Amino acid sequence: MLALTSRIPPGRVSTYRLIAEAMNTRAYRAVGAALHKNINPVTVPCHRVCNSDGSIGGYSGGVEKKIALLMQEGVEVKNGRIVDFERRLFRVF
DNA sequence: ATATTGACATTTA
DNA sequence: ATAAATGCCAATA
Repeated sequence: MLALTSRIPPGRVSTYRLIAEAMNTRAYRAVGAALHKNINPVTVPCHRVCNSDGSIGGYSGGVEKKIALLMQEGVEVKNGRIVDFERRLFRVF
C-alpha cells in the first residue's frame, strides 16, 4: 500500500479511497491509519493524500503543514479544499 | 486469537 | 448548505 502512496507524482494528489481501490480493497481507513502510525519520511509523501471530497483530511504534523507542502508542490488549497481537485487527482494506470 | 479504533466514505435528516 | 448516523476493512492493542 505504501508503494501506491509513494507512487503519487509531485503536484498531483490522491485520495484514500482511490489508493484502497487501486489495491483492490475498500479499506481506505486502513490506509490512513497505517500512515498515521507509520510515517515513512520521504519514502512515502503522505501529504499528497486527501479525502475523496477534496478536503485535506489529517496529517501527523498538522493539517497546516500538509497544506503548505501541497502549495509548495503547486497544488492550490483554498479553505481546506483542493482547487481543481478532480483534475489534479492522480489515477493509477 | 478477539476487541477496539481509525489521517474515511456514503447516506439520511 | 450542515450534521448525524451508519458502513467499511484493515491495523493496533
